[in-house]
Amino acid sequence: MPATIRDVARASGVHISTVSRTFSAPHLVNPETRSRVLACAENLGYRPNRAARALITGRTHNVGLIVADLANPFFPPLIKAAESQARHRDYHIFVTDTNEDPAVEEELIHALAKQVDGILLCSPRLNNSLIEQLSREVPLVLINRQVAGLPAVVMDVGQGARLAIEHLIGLGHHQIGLLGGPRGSWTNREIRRAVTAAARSADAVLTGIGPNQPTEAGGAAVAEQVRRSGVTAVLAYNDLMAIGLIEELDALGVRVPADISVVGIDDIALSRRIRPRLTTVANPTPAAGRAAVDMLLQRAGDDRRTTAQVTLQTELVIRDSTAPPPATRTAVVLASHVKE
Amino acid sequence: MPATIRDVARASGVHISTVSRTFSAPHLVNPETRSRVLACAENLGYRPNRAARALITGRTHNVGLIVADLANPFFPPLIKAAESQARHRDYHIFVTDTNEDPAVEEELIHALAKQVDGILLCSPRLNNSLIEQLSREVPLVLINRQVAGLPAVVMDVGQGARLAIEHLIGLGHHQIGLLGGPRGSWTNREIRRAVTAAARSADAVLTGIGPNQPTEAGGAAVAEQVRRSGVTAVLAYNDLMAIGLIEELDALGVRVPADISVVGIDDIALSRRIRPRLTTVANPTPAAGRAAVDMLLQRAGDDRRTTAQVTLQTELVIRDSTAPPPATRTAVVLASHVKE
DNA sequence: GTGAAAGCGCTAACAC
DNA sequence: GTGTTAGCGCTTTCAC
Repeated sequence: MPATIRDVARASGVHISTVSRTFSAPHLVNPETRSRVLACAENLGYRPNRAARALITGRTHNVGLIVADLANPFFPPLIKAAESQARHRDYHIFVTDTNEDPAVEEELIHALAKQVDGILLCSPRLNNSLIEQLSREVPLVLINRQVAGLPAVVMDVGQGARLAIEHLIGLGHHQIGLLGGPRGSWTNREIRRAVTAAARSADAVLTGIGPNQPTEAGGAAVAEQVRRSGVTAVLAYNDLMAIGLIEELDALGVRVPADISVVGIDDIALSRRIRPRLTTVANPTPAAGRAAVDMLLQRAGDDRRTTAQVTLQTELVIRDSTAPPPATRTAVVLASHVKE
Repeated sequence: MPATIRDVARASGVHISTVSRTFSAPHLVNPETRSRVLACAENLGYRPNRAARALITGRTHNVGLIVADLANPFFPPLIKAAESQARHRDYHIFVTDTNEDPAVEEELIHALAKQVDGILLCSPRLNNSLIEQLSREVPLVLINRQVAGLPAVVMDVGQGARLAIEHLIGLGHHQIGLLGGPRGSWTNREIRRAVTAAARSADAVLTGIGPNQPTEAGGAAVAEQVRRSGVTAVLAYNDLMAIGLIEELDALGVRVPADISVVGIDDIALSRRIRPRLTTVANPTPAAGRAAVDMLLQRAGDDRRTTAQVTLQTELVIRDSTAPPPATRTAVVLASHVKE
C-alpha cells in the first residue's frame, strides 16, 4: 500500500494540512517542521497523489499529444522533444494515434479532455469549426495548422515549397507535378497555395495529383500516373511519398533525377540514407514540439486567452534527387492547370 | 465548466448514485431510468471524471510506457501497437523517453506509479534487483528483458542471432566481429550468449567490439577498428549501428558485402531502403507491444500474481549486405576470443 | 505557523 | 431499483 498524506502526518506528528503545505507551499511552513516532514515523507516513500490533487486544484499536470500516425517518421522527433520539454516542466504526456481518422481524433479529444490540462493537436484532420468548438472544452494548441483565435505552432512549409519550386525552375523544369497529401490537411493547402503562386510567376505548368495517402504506398501508387503526365519534376507532400514514388518509378524504368526530379518535404532521417539522396524541405520538428508544449503550459497557466501563433522557418536541402530535365525530351503538355 | 455527475442527477431527477450506476454497473439500473439518465448525460456532454473514479476504485485506466529512445526507429511501431491495443481496451498511455539513462528510468517509474495501473518497461537499462524492487511499487511488464518472477514479453533475439551467425559461417566466414550494444542491455547479453555458442560449435573466431551506443554514430565510430580487426563479417547489436558502420566503412574504402559482410538486428523500415539492403534479424515489435499490453491489463485485473513470460519468434531476413568473404584475403587472426 | 473542517467528483456498502 | 452515507487523497479557506 503506498503511503498517503495521512501516514506522513502521523509519522511526523503534524496535521495533514501541514504536510500538504510542505509540498505545495513550502514557504508557509516553519523550516524545522518542513525538514522533519520531508524526512518522514522520504522515509515512507511518499509522493503526493496527482489525481487527488487534480481533483481539487483542477490542474492534472498532464498533457495530451495527438498525432495522425506514430509510425510516420515525421512524428517521433517531435514527440520526443515535446515529451522531454514537458517532463522538465513536471508534466506527463499522453501520446495517442488517430490512424489519420478524424472521428478517432474527435473521440480522443473528448476522452482526454478531463485528464489533461491541454492537448497538442498535431496536423489535425478535423475541420476548423469542429476544432474551434472542441477548444472550448479543453485548451488546444495546434501544430501545423492554423485556426483563427487558436494558439498554433506552424512550420512555414509554404516558404519551403516555394524555394523548392524555384529550385526546380532554376534547373530548367517547366512541367512540374504536385503530389497532394491527405484530405483535410492544412499543410497540403499551404503547399498548394505557395506552389501555385510560385509557378504562375515563372510561367511553369503545374499538374496536381491527389489527394493521396501520406505514405510510401501513396507515393508508389501514383508513379504510373506521374510518368504519363509528362512532368519532368515532382514536389511530393512529404518525404515518405517522395521515396515511395522514386522506388516505383525506378521499377518502371524511369530514372531519378535523370528522367524526373523529385523533391520531398520534412527531411526525415531516411531521406539522406536512400539513393539518390532526397532533395527536400527540412522541418524543425523538435523545435515545434518544444514550442507547442511551452505555449500550452503558459496558456494553461494564468492567461487562458493567449492565442499567439508561432511560425518556424523551413529550409530547402538540396541533395541528389533533383537535376536539369532531360534535354532530349519532347515537350508534351498533358495538363495546363492545377487539378484538385 | 464541464458537467459533473450531480448535474446529470439533477437534470434526470435521480440521485447521483443512480447516475454512477448507469455508467459503472448499468445492469443494476432500471432500463427506463437508464435511458433517461443516458439522454441527459449525452445532452450535457457529461463524461465520468476518471481521476475521481480512480481515487476510489484504485484503477486509473492509464498505463505507462517507458522506452530508451523515442527517436530510435525500433520503438515507434511498438508504441503504436501498444497505444492502439490499450485504447481499444479503454486505456490511455503515458509515453516517456529515458534517453538511455537508468537514473531517469527509475525516476519515471516512481513518478508514474500513482497515475497508472501498470508500466511497460521497454528494454530497461536498470539492474535486476532494482527492477524487482520497483515492481513492488507498481505492476511492471518487461519487454526485451527477463527478470525472475516478473511478467515479460521477449523477442527471441538469441535464436535470430544464431541464425545470422550460421548464415555467415555458411557463406564461408571464420573471423566474425560482434558489435556490442549499450551497457545493461539484456538483449546484448542474449546475443552474445547465443553467438558465442554458435561460433564455438563451428570453430569460428569471434571478436567482440563494444559496448557501443546503439545508434548510427555508435556504428560509425568503430568502423576503423572493424577494418583493422581482420574480421570478414560483422553482426551488429541493431540495424542503426549496422547502417552507421556500413556508411563509415564505405568512406574508408571498404566495400560491403564484397570486403566485409554486415548483419543487423531489428529490421527497421530503413534497412530495406538503404543500399546494400541490410541482412538482418526481424523482430515482431507490434506483436510485442500488443502482447505486453494484454499481459499488463490481465495482471492489473484480478490475478496480480500472473508472471507469464511470452517469447516471440524472430526471423533472419537475408538481403544484400552479406556475401562470401573475399577469396584472396590473407587469414589474419588478431583475436581469438570474445572480448567485453 | 498550524489545526479544523469542508469538499473536489466519484463509487461502494448499506438501507429501504 | 433507488436513495443515503461515508470516504478515496488531497488542497484550501478559516480560525486560533
